[in-house]
Amino acid sequence: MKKYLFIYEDMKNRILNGEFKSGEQLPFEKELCVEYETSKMTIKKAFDLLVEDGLIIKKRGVGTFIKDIDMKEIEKLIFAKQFMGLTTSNPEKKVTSKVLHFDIIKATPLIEKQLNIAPESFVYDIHRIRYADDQPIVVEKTYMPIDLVPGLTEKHLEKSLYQYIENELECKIQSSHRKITVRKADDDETEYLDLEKGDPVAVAEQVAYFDNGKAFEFSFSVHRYDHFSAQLIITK
Amino acid sequence: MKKYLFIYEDMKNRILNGEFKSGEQLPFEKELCVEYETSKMTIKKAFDLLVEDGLIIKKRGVGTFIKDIDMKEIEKLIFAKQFMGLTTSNPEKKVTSKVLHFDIIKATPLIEKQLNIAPESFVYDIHRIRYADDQPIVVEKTYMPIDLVPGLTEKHLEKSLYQYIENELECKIQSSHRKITVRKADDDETEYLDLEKGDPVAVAEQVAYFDNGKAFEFSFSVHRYDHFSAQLIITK
DNA sequence: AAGTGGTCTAGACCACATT
DNA sequence: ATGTGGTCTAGACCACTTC
Repeated sequence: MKKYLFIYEDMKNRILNGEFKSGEQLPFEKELCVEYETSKMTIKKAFDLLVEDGLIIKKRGVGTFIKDIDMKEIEKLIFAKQFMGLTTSNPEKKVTSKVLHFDIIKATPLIEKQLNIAPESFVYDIHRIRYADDQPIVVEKTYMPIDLVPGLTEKHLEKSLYQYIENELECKIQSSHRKITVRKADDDETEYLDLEKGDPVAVAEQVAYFDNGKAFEFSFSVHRYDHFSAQLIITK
Repeated sequence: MKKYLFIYEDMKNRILNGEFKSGEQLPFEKELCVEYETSKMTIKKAFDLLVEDGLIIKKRGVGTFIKDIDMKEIEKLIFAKQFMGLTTSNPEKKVTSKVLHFDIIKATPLIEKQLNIAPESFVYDIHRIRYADDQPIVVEKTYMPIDLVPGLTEKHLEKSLYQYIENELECKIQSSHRKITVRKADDDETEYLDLEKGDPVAVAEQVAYFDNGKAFEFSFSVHRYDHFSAQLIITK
């Protein structure tokens, strides 16, 4: 285990368990160097992660303090941060999929641009409805270059696409770029998501990247408005 | 100027100016140590910022590469990242506000909880419509403890709240926690935002913090659905 | 003046990928 | 075996706040 991650996890637990309370001052970095038998840089690295989580505040020339916030809220945020796929946003529910179609097509100009591939390359064209506890939550359109995700079958789509990619293909997903917008559901979406005409939907447009920098997925996820929320912490 | 920030800005410009192209390999960290006359840690720190921006990809044991993406898209994202207030999401438009009401009330239990203040503390209760080029874009309800933001008047609200806080009060905003949801507009919102009955809105619920860790603002921003988008880069 | 966190160094060793 | 980026150190100096 990396030292700075150990210190990060340890301090996080100490804070969440109430050893340090809201608004309280933490021991100085120098003291913690002794306690954890490490150097200043390593403590700093661990603490910077806690700042990103929104747990603590650092003030140069003064010290480090627990953020003045309800710890239960923070726990939720930290939990939510760990996941990338939309599958996982309802962790305790049973997630299933229904494949509407699964074809190979030539990339349209938009798909070409988003995936940065040659004109008219072949891509998977996937259209799925995803259910949580048998209730429709999201309709997804996904496009992926066939050569980056070989061997894909309808069976994989009924479970988790990301699981196939990470476990069976052993590809590493490094990042994704997401844009969230809002509009009215079209007729198909209204039917698939069991909505009323004119009901709102949240649309997440996403391009996801492997750790070699290649874009492997371009997707639109159309969410039922009553089952969508996105949380983010913005740090200056 | 801090060295790692200089290197970060310099490399960013070199990339955006096309000195290095999509998918291309960057010089090794070791080489750049010589070029910038610095140590490995400093180069690493600068490069980590570029990774966060979604500009480059690092592969241990291999090297560092420009992300396979359209640079114009990236430029937009980097630009968008710099702002916190919702005022600034339409940078080139004329932003104005109409104050619907501006009172001081006792905090409700929800406000107490979000701002982490004593029961029945006094808070500003602000309700504004914000316009971009005279078109209504967002209705905002804002609650702020009166003692954290003293001297606020209706004039400040017609311009930018954040500007008053940062420039006149000289308080530093460190972070904000945001949650985005979607629903149908209620009757008031329909009127204020010039919508049709049942039209969707995007709601951003936000708690913002000063650099001393205190929550100074709890707000709901209700956006017209056709003028809302949120962009984010998620990194593993 | 004293003490905090922030930056930076020069170099050691580790984990990982390629040859 | 070689070379990459990742972690870690021990200590220097800087920027900032408080006394």
